[in-house]
Amino acid sequence: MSTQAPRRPAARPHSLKPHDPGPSPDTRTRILETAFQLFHEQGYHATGIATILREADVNAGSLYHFFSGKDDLLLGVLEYALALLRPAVMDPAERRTDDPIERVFELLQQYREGMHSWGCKMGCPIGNLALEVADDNAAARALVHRNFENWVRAVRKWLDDAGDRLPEDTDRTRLAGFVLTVMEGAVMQARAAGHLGPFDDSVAQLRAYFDSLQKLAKSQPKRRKLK
Amino acid sequence: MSTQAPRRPAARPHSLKPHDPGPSPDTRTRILETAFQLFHEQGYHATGIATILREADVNAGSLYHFFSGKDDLLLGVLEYALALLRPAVMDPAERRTDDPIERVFELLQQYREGMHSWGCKMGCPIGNLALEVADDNAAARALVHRNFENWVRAVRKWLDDAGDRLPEDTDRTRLAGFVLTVMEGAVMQARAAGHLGPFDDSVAQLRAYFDSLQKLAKSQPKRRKLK
DNA sequence: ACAGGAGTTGAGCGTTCGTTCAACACTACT
DNA sequence: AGTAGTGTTGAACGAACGCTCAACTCCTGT
Repeated sequence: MSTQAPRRPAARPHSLKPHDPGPSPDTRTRILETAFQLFHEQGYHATGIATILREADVNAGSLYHFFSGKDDLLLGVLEYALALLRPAVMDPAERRTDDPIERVFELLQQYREGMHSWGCKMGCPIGNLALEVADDNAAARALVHRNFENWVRAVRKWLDDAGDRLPEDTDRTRLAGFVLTVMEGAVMQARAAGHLGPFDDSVAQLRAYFDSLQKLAKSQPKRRKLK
Repeated sequence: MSTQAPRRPAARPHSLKPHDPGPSPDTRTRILETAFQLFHEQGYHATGIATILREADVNAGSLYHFFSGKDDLLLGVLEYALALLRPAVMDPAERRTDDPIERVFELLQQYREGMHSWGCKMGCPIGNLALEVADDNAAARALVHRNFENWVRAVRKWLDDAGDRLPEDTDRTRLAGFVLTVMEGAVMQARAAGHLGPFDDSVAQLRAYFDSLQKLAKSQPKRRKLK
């Protein structure tokens, strides 16, 4: 997954200051980018602070100037991921097609390409942290949850756009959650297998499920809105 | 809890004993049980050797007598889990019902109960390790894969038993893999959410998919049994 | 009786971990 | 020039890490 460096004014959720420090090669952002990537590649516990410092070309004191500790850095990374979700994940999928249902599968295709280009190591960065960190860090768990919520919300929006192509009584939020379920489970299996076969298989099953739903929607007597 | 002696390749002839040693499991098994549990609770990297030694009431030298290092212990744990899969996971699900398709959902129900009793922390022990360790440890990745394979094989057997209740052209291995996908993804989301809602939702979606398959099977012209 | 192997003991090794801190650099505003 | 605030430097710390090993107990075969 290409991490396009956002040289933007860097919205800072941590210490909200009255006036911004200005747009520059931001140390804090560089730390977040590096930590995000390393957590994704190696996991949270397996990544040492020293590695982050070396890769980001930053001294220890600078890191601890912005973050109170490794736990706090993790929270920063999860907030960073939250901000990145729309521009780096959802927008590209939307650019690929206008068909709302196809957007779901283009999104999955995007994850597939990400896995492929990394040789089937590294899955979803959030999913990895979800399983590693959710246990003992309540704040991190909550942020992982918010990442998932935003993901699901974006997919549900697409499902809403599909209108009557899905059965009227479809719970689109739950269906969107199911898409996330399938994506995460598929990525996990592909990593374990070392190839994309299980991923493709799972996506094909999800496609079959969507087909059955669309078929069902067609066969249903179309009810007019009676507002 | 019934404890079965795990068999490693290169089994020593000494292991064939006429009378069993004592009241508690042997040291090696005690280490494996403890490590398995701790890896499940805290993750691999977050679990220190010292903790395993304390919990298992074992000295460092004993651990390194049986395992060449932490990595090797992980392999032992994954083999231990492999041996435990049938008696501790699949057999109980089979005991719950004779209906082959319901067995799939009883299996999921079993995982649900496991999560519930642990307060939604801790998901699938194998899935956790899959995401944490798959990157850099090829042998561990292969063993995780074998665990998944066995899981899928058992579920596929049930799907085979379902006979013509599923469409004739159903790829039952891939469908069984999809069940694993959904289970792992559902567990992950439940952990992130902190409650079982997402798990139940995903299982309900999977149920709907199975219903659509069974409906499709019924509508298909019945095929004459060969052989 | 005795040799030898399997298994155990636990102090302690070197390394790496996350973290600290006093000193310093660079503005921006007085 | 002085001062305060923000950010940077990097050596050093104690704790925890994975791991070693010489000495030991216990059991078994001869």
